[in-house]
Amino acid sequence: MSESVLDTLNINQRKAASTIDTHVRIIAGAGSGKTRVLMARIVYLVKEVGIMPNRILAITFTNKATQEMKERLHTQLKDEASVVRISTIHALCVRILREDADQIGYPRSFTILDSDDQKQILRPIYKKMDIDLKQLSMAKVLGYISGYKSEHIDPDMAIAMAETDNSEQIANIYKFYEDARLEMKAMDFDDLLIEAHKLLNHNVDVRTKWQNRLDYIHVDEFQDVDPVQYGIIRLITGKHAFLCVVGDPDQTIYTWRGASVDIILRFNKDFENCETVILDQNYRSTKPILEASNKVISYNQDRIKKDLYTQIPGDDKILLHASSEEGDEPLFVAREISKRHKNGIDYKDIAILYRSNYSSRSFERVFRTVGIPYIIYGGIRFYERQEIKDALAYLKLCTYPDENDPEQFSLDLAILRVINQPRRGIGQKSIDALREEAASRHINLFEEMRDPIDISNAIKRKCEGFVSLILDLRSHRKDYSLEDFLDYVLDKTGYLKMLEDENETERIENLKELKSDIAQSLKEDPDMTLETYLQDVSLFTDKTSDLALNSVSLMTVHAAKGLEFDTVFLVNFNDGIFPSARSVQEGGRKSLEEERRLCYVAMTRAKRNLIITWNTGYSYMLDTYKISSRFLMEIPKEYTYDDKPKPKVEYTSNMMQSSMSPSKQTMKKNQKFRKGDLVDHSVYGQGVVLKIEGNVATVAFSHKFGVKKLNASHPSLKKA
DNA sequence: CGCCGGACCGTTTTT
DNA sequence: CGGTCCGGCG
Repeated sequence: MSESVLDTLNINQRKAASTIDTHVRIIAGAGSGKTRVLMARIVYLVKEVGIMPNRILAITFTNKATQEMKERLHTQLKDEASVVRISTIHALCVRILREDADQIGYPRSFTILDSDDQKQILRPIYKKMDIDLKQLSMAKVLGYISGYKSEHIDPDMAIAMAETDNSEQIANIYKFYEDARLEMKAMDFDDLLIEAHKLLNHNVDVRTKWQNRLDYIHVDEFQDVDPVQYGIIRLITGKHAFLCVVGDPDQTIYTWRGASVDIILRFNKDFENCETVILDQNYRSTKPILEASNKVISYNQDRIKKDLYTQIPGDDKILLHASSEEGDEPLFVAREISKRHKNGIDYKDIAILYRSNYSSRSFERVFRTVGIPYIIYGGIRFYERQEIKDALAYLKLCTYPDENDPEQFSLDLAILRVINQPRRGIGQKSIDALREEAASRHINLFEEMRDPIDISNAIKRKCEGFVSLILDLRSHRKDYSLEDFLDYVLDKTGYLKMLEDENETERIENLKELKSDIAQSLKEDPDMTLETYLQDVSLFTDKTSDLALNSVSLMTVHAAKGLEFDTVFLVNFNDGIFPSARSVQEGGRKSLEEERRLCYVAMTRAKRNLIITWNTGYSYMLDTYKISSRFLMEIPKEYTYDDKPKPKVEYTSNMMQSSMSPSKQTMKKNQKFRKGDLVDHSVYGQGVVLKIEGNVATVAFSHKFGVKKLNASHPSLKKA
């Protein structure tokens, strides 16, 4: 018998990879080699079973995972690898819809709305209903809308269900949003799933077509699948394909957006013909890291017990470090990185993980000044950058209309983006007026601008200028190759000049990057047109041109899912940040357990070295001094060490100033007040801080007492 | 209309 | 602290 890809697998892994006559559920603990198994399975199917690669589908969780799987598969399957269908569930839905969206009333070239577009749609209704943005942010409303959609609540139901004025208002905004969206024949991210599901569910031909295309379907990160996604997966699996799902209930970190662990737990009920394989040997981490992680996750009550084991040698304990100031934490991390780099660790094998995106800032700044190369994942991604979206909007205005979408209302979004970018003297006021008039005439904005009626002459002239600019661009499109046309557009519109005048070199660089991306895409798919290129870019927010082969990676724990690094710094490990204050307050045990799973994911990313840091500086948002995460106490001391002895930071439930040790309170007190603060004194009553000099606070009290100089750290003085 | 300065506000996580 | 938004002014 010749060599098999299965030879390198352990018994359970082999069973998981080679069971191909039933459905398979793989419960795969962190670092148990699930990606390897998935890969081996696909290679096995193609090479040793003779399945056509295009009849295999693998659904991944992120674009990054897609990319990585494609690359890894390519090393083993060469050209056949590119035929295997690998994509995120969203991208799969787009494929399904691009073929047959006309069956459910959309043009096949329908527009995908990103959050900027969604906010543009909301603007008029905010104006009309006179809603204060501060009172009700658009992000919040969009969150509600997304929630309604995933629960199959349509706007009328939402209105009928509303019990408070507030929820009625949101429901009305929802209705407006849906009307506007449908007029544009566009879909947001939620719609992609919902509409694809609808299409597959109601249209037998489409469903059968997809079922006939696929023999083996794989779903990675199955613990984070939500009911709509599951519905889609079931529909395309149909009667004859085999489904193989891989997941780890302990790594469920997306219940906040509808993921349900029950789906993986009940899988064998839905698919009776199912084999379950458990992978519990960890091949990633050393013992201290793995045992500590096991211990932390064991605090979750809502869980099926599962302990991973490892045979990897190495006994470096987890390094803990508390900084007293927020700014010291990145400095400590930078020093540690330099030290480790000198000892032979590549930058690319080091990751900085944090709970929320904003944490990246301070690290970024320090790394830049110290000269540590880094790359930030998430945050503002390539296609989400202003300049990129502006450029794409201009290009969108040059596309040929789809015959199924004669009104082209979706062009409005592009116009709104760039109409005054660079400045053309058409400000928000004029825009609102134009939008209103266009809406009442039921024409799109471009048509409106060609022939405005009840609009001042000055604005009419400016509109004319914009319209003729666009018409000029359109007429020259045929004179250039796609990538050169971008240059022409950036030049003609004055966009490039604007950036040059503002000295925005980085943005200009990004636009060059966009040009090379267009060229690259064209090389990969010579049939690509401007139309097809623009259609799906909003799906691929993170461009995966990782020139960053030798950089430290900075990312959220969510983004780190599925990845591993030799050395992991888990930073800003403060209570209120990780776990986030919100989940502690409002979520009860369930969301605290999700935070703990998140912590488990973070810890298990590390192969050999795990460093956990936090700081006890002042937090402007929590309005108090920070303390270490409550999860820190769940890590047994035998697996950790401090780099130098520190006063112990204790966790108490209310996290308030009073919970700190007295010595610490005194030490920090003088920093507690700032100029302008409102204070309360036990004798003088209320006052305002005029000045802080060291430990002396100059405070103005009411008439009776006047201005006093006080010991700022004296307990009689408190913040009001 | 657009610019600037000051007030104010706030931070989960992703496709 | 840093980013955003609003309101006054040119």
